[in-house]
Amino acid sequence: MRLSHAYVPTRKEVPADAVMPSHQWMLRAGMIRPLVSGVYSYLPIGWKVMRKVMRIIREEMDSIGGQELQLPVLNPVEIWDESGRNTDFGDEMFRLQDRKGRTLILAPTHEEVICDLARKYIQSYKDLPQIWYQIQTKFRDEPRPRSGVMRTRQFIMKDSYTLDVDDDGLNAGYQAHAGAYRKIFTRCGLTFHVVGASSGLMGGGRSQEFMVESPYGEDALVLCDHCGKADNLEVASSVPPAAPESSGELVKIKTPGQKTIQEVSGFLKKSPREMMKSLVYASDEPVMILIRGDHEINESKLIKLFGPSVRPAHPDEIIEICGTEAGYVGPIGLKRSITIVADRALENQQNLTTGANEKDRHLSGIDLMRDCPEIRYVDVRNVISGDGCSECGSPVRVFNAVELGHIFKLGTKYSEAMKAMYSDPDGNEKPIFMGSYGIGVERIVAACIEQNFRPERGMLWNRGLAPYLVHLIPVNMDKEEITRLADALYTDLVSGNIDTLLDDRKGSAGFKFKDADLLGMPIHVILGGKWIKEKQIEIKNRHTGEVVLVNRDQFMDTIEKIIDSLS
RNA sequence: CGGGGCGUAGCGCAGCCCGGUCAGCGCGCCUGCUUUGGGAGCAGGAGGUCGUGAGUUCGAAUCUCACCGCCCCGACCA
Repeated sequence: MRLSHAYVPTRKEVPADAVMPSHQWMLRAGMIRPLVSGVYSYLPIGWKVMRKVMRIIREEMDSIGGQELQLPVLNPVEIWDESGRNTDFGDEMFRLQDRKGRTLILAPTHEEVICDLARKYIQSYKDLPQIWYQIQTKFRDEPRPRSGVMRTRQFIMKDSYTLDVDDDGLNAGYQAHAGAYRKIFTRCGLTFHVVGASSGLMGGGRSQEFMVESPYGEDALVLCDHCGKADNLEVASSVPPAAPESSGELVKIKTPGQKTIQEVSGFLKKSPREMMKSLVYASDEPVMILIRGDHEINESKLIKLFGPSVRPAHPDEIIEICGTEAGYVGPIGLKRSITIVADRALENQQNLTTGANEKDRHLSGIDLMRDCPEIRYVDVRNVISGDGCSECGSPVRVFNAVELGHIFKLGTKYSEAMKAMYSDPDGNEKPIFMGSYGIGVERIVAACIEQNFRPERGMLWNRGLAPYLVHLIPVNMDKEEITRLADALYTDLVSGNIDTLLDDRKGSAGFKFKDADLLGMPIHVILGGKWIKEKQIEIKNRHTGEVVLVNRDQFMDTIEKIIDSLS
């Protein structure tokens, strides 16, 4: 591509609305432009990178026997009613009416369409297994789009679906995808983690996420650097830390106006870990949850224990049960007896302080085993950094991460709901076993930038994703010997099938260098004084920083060698 | 949906508190000349319903109200 005729609107200034580095760089490099909140146009450079990502995905999906197809974005709402997900997705689904008043939806994902195809065209075990995939635009009316291209309302996703006769088949398809995903993310040059996850809205059994570490990530991961065990914080558990040895007498103390853990611990000059949070929740029955003062409750675990309708109790419910307002409640001296569960980290804990169920009073010296012998110990809290790994006991690390891919064993959830059945060799009708496997394409692009940008300068693409491998920079466009050389090298590179960008614009050297750094191609070729004086071409490998000077006749060989050396 | 911030030229911003030469700056853009190894110099020039609508006022970018949009935190979520 010749830059003089290209639409690559680079900017010197940092865009005001962009916070995340990848978002800033993508805007500055002219890869994307926003249209409305959570919707972007992909400009030529940005789209080129997207296509490179999609190419890698296609190659790896094809290599495990995936067949690409293209599915409708516009779906009749009826199939979503069949699966129950019209309700589950709720406001997150874009809905519209056609001219006859029929409700259609913009597909947020495609399990329903796949299931519909399967039930119509898969009849026998002989038709299975199948791996179908698609790379398409999907729509979700996110309550809050954010972080540039990381969370949008319109996005491109690779989704694949496995259809199998049984659980063994499903496992095989799942493992094949796990392998393909590792290859995909590796080829994209990413450092990533594979973690156990919660399947959420997708339903079904176990799932795994492919995550990249990022302070802007919306998920938290728990990783054990020693044994490698990695889980999403939603499902992670840990070995409770050892309880300190200090018993005490049960004493009621005055704590006027002190309600939060922070306030009470400050007031009593105790550390939050000597405190106990007493929280009242309600599902069918009210329940009190006890956790250590410095711990946080994990809603996913709560839901697992008490069902999806579990919620924090309302203030009047708390008063009815405890006799006082939140902030002074505790397990001892309740007005009405309710189920109490305590987090495992509190097992054998002594000398704890929590509310006394009396306004402006707390109770200290609590020994749960002594004072509340009937309570059950469960895992309801978030793991925190330093907890013991549930596998090997080494301290774990908790950090933020972005989800790039998620693989699910759906089982028969959709096939049973939508009657996608096949006949087995004995003529029995059985539900198809499904798996679903997604990858966010623009998230890969953003994650690569996050992991590889050079502060103050710009991006640096690896071989797999670089929109162009070589960036030709003729420094002086006034000198005919330079322009002639630039044209010749450009022709050589392009006819050698090497993606090349030629900066044939009039402009100062500094201007071109800054733009080239911003755009981040792995190889820069500089044509300037060294050619005029010594007939030398300057080639820079931006990954190693190495600069070589070559003659015209060594040029292509050198370029090809450098390309081969790129990862 | 709760909390916060912002909306003035293509981009980044000042002006707003204290209404009245406040329609301004830098970058970019156009023309010409000079430049060309790290976002060049000089000279000239184009470009804005000050988010929208009502209101207060002799007079509103500036004060009031409503609405819209964008961003951030939270809730929620692949």
